[in-house]
Amino acid sequence: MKKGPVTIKDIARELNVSVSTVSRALADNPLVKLETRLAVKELAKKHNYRPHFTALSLRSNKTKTLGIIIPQLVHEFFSMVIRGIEDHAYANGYNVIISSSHESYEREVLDTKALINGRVDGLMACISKETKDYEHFKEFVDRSIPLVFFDCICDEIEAPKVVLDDFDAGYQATKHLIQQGCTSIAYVGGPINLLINRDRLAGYNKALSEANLNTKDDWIIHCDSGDYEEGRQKSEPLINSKEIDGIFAATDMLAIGAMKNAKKAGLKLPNDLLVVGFSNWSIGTLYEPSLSTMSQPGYEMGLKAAELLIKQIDNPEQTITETFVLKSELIVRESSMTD
Amino acid sequence: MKKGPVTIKDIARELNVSVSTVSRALADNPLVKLETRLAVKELAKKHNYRPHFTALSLRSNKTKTLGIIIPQLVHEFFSMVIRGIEDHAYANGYNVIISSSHESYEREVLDTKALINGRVDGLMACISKETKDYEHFKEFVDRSIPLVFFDCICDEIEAPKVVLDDFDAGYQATKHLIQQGCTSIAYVGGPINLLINRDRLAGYNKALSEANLNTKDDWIIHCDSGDYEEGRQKSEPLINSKEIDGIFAATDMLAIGAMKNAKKAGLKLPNDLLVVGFSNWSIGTLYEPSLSTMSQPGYEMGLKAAELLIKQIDNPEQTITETFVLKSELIVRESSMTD
DNA sequence: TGCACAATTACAAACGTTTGCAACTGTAGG
DNA sequence: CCTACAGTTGCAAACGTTTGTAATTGTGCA
Repeated sequence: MKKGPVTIKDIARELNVSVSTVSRALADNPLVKLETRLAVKELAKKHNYRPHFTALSLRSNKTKTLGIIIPQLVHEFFSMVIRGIEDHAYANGYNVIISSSHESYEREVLDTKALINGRVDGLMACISKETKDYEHFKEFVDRSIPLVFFDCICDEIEAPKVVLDDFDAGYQATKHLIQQGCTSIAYVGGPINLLINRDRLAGYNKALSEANLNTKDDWIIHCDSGDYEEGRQKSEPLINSKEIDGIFAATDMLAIGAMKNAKKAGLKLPNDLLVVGFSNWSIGTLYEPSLSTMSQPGYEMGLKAAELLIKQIDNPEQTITETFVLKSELIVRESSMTD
Repeated sequence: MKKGPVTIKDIARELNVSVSTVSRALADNPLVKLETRLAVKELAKKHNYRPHFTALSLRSNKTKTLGIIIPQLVHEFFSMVIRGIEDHAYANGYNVIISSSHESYEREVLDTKALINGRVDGLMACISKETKDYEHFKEFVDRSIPLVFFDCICDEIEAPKVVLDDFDAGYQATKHLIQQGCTSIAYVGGPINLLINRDRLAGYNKALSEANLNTKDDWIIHCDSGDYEEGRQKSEPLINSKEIDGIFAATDMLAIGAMKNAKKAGLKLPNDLLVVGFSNWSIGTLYEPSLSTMSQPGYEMGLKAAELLIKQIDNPEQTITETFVLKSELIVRESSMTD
């Protein structure tokens, strides 16, 4: 009549051996007699024994768990990142726990605090749009808990980073629009406190100046959330002005919001207005016209982040601070095709 | 020169008191002299002391953590469920860890095993489409680890459940199509081993028979994944047959797949074909025509699931097995509007 | 017969906490 | 001056493991 789950002690008592013998037997340690080993293992199987996770990690000071902090769950890019992380983690004997900050700074701080006290062996984080202060991450560095940033990184903290070449992506997207004949190209972007948005904008600017094209302040829009509704609202005056013939949007949702406006304004897509989005969401293939976009290799990013993190965990002495840059690729669909 | 993070012992040593005093002081126990208490707390703050999570949970045999197992991350419904769970959990001092099975039975088993050995105080699970065997969940019951199912439940296991009234939802959706004038209504559903799909189908059948309408075997399609591409492929012959004037789809993505086909076949939407989807994904508002759908109160479901789980954790003696049924509501948009 | 050594097992400490109990101080009352 | 008791504090056990070291066997050989 045990109360809780069966422990190593229960098995020891039942077999009239010591706990250490049981422990060693379960580890297949040749120090213990084969006969004993088999008996222990049989009884363990019979009782469906499973080592107590908490006890194990207290002893070893290892949780074999990686933490992930992302701003959003419902996001095809993050989903792929998570898959990449999980695949590498599982392959190396690690589990993964995911916290979503829901783009809230407060929640992000709460989540990091919840993970810092020995719950994970390391952390991978993508900061939220709201985050402007990084003290909660500094604490990881102070305690020398391995930390890797991906995508939305924080420059001020010394840690390995895995990012997309957002500058190049912005450049490619804009250049594509230029090649398709656009001369007045607007930029509809996300919150400017995020480095990725500054980079995308910089790429846009470079492509324009390279082609000797001008832009106007009114043609550069910064959105806070980057979702459809905001894109629709903020791009309305821009589109109604009929000054532009191309839009590079930093999000597929922003792009679709703009396209919705354009349709409402009576524009023919893609004839009157070419659009390129960002992230390659599946909705881009469903929308009409289907949306040209920049790919985000989320899976590779997750894989790399997990790899860097585990490498850091296994070699605590050497601190790596390399930044890994992945390339984005242009995906051309109807929204930027000229006949 | 400490090595790892600062522990209660470090503080005790530095202050020349015993660990128990430090422990009590931090807990604001009036047994320890106010002066000592303040000194301890000050030093703790100075060193940024945080109690070691693993040690704490080993001692108390509580992790203050709830596990969530869901089949998909990128799913607006699950996202809302998670928010509901998190809100109730945080409010009651619990953390949450999320595992996504990616609709894989194998991964689901792995995830449950990873959570069973004292890592969480309880589990909330939505089974994957692949899952037909429930042994891995039985183990929770055997070890009397609190368990709550939500949405895609498993009938064979005695545990509290939170579900949508899928039968009623299917009934409502179909009845709406009938009221809009449809007489030949097809059903495009998900995998039939999931109870939710059987229920939705049953609701569809009830509405039809109530209205003395017939259906045909060819009009009832079961999809394995329930995603857009599958919906597009499997509904193609159905739509090309031009026999039907209405579709009730068990997923918004299936509905959109069918609508894409219908457009390709030259049908005018919604004039020639009315469509109702399921789940109220945001893409339904973006698509043209916008998609009528059945709501899924994910947030409420999550809230309720967390509530039942925590109630169970706090009262381990009494086993609750109630099933909570939430209602779905019809959301009418362009795709089922007649002029 | 005694001794060394291999084989097998048990003991105990440790990981970082909490907590029941004992122990120590000092003060007041008898 | 002794006792009782409140006020503080420390000791030790416990949670479930692993692991270094000691202890207990039994065997073979001198």
